Amino acid sequence: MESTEPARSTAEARRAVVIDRAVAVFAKNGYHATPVADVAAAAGISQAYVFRLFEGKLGLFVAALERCYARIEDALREGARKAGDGGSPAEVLEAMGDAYADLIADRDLLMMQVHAQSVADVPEVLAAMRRGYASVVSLAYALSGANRDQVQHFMAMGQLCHLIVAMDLDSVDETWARTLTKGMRHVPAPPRDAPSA
Amino acid sequence: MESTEPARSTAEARRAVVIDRAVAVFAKNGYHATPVADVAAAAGISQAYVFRLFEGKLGLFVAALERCYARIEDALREGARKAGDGGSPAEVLEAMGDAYADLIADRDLLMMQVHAQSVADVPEVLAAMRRGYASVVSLAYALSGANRDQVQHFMAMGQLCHLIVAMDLDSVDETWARTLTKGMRHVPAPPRDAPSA
DNA sequence: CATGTATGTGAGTACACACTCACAACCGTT
DNA sequence: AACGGTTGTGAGTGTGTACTCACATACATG
Repeated sequence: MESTEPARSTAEARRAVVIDRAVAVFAKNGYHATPVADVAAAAGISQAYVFRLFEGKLGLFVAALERCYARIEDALREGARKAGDGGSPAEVLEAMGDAYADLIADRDLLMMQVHAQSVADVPEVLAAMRRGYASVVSLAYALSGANRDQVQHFMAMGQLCHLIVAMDLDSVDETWARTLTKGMRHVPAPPRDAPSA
Repeated sequence: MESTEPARSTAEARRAVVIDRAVAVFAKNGYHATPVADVAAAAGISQAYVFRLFEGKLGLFVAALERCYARIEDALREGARKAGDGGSPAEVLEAMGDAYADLIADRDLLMMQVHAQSVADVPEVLAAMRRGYASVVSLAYALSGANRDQVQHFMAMGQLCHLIVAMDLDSVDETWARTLTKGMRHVPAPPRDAPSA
């Protein structure tokens, strides 16, 4: 029988799982507030090895951020695919928005972007963000055929979504909060009872 | 003649200048990446005294954040006042947006909000943010008479503006960047020649 | 002038964290 | 079996920083 846990792994495979865990851990506390030891623990390896696998804490964060954009791009493509070729640009964008909403249900991908914005003065982070948003905006154009105003509105709603989730406005039952959340399909959150894996 | 610098000040007055400097310093590097020593130095007092004036680094940050919202509220009121009572809701909102754009020309107030979003999991920060946004949204309603969709769109554009400034998209001459920045009056920057006070 | 109160600081403490390095365990090849 | 390359770690090191405290300096009042 094959062992439940392979004692050894390739560096590439290890990097992949570390990045996955890094997304979750960085999303929770942000860049400066999360020690790499936390990521290492979440990945089940030593801090020392994390530093061998990545170029410092910054390299790890950038890798995690890039993973986020890759996942977002996949979701947008999938959303557009579901909408089919017959839909109007607005309909395709709507479907892509829904796909995005589903993707960020766990908050991790969304919070990574919020945290990245806060560290955007670091050149490597800024570059990764620009690459990511460039891809997302290009996808929005290419898959939906929408015009500039529509794509801009699409992105603006995404940003509003970030604010809503960061401030957890769903749990605020006041007029101002309802104004911001109106019509937004972020964080479904209904039947969540088994938090651990 | 009165001395150029009063050797002594009241705690209240000192707090005011420290908060002012704290906005600038926190805006530059964010919460976790700025030592209180930097704020103390910017304010010209010792770290020890900062800790006597505020409830820890967190209290200082929250005070700075509240100052931001207060300044934003003032700007919105001023913008609405300039628009006059005769304007349509959309026109008043437009004027308020312009006033906001002027206010955040120096990036500090805007970046403080970006950084706050990244630390929104701290209860005190979250509470301050909710108070701030509650006031801003309420003001948008009350001063413009706009409806829910209009106010939501107003706020969404504000969030998009944050992204644009954080990523410095004005200096990116590509289609995707132009899509996001279209029609946004953030960071005017043209005829500004006397930056210092 | 003595005394009290508010303003202010120098010097320290405790600790967290990014990063390193010598070394160990494993595996494929000859 | 011996060798070399890759995967992996324990145990540090240096530094940065939040927070404290005993103490100093100014001002007001009897």
